[in-house]
Amino acid sequence: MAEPYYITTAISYPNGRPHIGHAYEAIAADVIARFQRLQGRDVRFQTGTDEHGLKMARKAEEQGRSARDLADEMSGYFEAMCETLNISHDRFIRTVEEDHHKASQAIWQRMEAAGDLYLDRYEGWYSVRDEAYYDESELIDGEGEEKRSPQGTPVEWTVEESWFFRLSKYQDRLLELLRSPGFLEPESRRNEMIGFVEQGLRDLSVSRTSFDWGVKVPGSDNHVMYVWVDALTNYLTGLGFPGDTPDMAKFWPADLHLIGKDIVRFHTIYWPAFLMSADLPLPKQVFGHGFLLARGGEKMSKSAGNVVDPLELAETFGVDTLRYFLMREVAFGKDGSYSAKAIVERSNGELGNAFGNLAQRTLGFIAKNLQGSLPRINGHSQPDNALFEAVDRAITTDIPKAFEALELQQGVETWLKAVFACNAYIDEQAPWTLRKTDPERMETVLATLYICIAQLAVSISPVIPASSKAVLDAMGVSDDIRTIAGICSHWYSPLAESEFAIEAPKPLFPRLELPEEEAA
RNA sequence: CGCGGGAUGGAGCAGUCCGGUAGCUCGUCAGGCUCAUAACCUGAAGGUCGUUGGUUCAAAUCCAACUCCCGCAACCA
Repeated sequence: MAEPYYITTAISYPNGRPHIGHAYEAIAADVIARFQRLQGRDVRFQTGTDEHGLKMARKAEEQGRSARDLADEMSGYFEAMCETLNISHDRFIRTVEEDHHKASQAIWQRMEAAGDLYLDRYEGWYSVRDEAYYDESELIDGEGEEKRSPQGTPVEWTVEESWFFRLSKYQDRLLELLRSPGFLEPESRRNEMIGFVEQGLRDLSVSRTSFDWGVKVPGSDNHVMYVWVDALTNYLTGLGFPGDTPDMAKFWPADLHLIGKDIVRFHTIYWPAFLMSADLPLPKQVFGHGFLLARGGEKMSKSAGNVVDPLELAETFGVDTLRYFLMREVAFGKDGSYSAKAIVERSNGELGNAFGNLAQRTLGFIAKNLQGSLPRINGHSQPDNALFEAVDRAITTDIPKAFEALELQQGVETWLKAVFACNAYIDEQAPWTLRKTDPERMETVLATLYICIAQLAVSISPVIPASSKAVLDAMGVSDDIRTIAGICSHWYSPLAESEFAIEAPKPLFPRLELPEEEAA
């Protein structure tokens, strides 16, 4: 039985169009999901949109239409982004969906049954933008007499009846959880959260009466749930909760919630506490990735004019190029930066010159000099075996180890080293010389490269799925051996003896030019 | 004492948790090759790892203090 693996992204709040950060998270999660499938795991991958809350309600009101109508439109952009970026999710969940409301109400009822919910009045400074209440002591001075939230957003004195969750009750268990290695990565986030809990936890207001765009609280029809109660529950909804479904049994608890560093608190304190209360198993790991900054470390912002639409980037440079760049350039877990120049350089240098050109020169040589029939192996010599060993170590040991540890950048770097090794090998063996002096040896060299290229293509397929598929299709490598185990099996000789003939290939990653407005 | 991130050869970054010849990509220089996407390969130059002090046989890595830069104006992951 294949080992199950459940990975989720955070669900996006669609009060704006998707930006590069959403694309980054979706791509990273997709790379991990595809990697796990390659390892032979049975993967479940969920992403989606979180559509409730006051901000969405207000925005819809401003535009003179229903919240649902706005949500439908905005969520569509996110779903389209996933489509464009070749994200392989099993479900795109929307919190407006019927089954999600049921799941949220079910977890609510379980928390209530545990005695962790109580009705009280809430008075305090509320920030609509942050969707959070702040203590008087947390406020900072704004202009004039005005008070502002620690984030600098406007706050209003608000009094409302609210349900509360006994977060304080779980303080000790949460501390224990946060201190257990591996639950929250990277470590820098862990210390922040431990510090937060150590300061003492207050009970959490978990319902609102001031608007109705949300999930109704069971038995209190004038209340809707605090968006985070509803949003976090999406991870269960997608598995059929509260039903006793095969997916729940198989995939819960989740192996990994991949989220941005700004929402670590919700995922490593609130969410585990809700689950403890509802007596459900806790996710195995939460990973808070970093943010993408415009070149120079500036945060992207409309006012600075450096906001980038991920779909535009994908269109300009290609989906696989964008995916590769993001995984290769940024240390996963840290902030990173991007620029058109950096994307072009990575693509041309590593995808084009190193890997694409390796495939091109090898496959083109076979097409031209062997009329496309695959070269025969006439006994391997030491350099062949050395290359096989190097590539094998990379794809079966080093790369999986890095990806498993979510060291995506190192994984890709290791792959690139193996590509370099192939280019060094072809230069040393010089099949263009062997063509005249030792045709048999030439065939062996080409066959060695053929096998290595296929292995490298499979290995990097989580990052550049479409391009990998294109090479493997061109090489006649059948779908069923496009896993690590499969591509390490003895598939070459049968293929070489079959009718298959390779055609002169087209460049995989055509050379990119820097867009003119970026050239300066 | 608001919070957080950062400072490593020309550029961009790993490495810092678990001290022990400082690594990668690009760029530069010199060779080689000519199958290939003006691509590929080899070699070289280039860093007292922000500063000062401490711990240690040994510090980019641990400790203390300091300096400078950047984000916390929601399009927010």
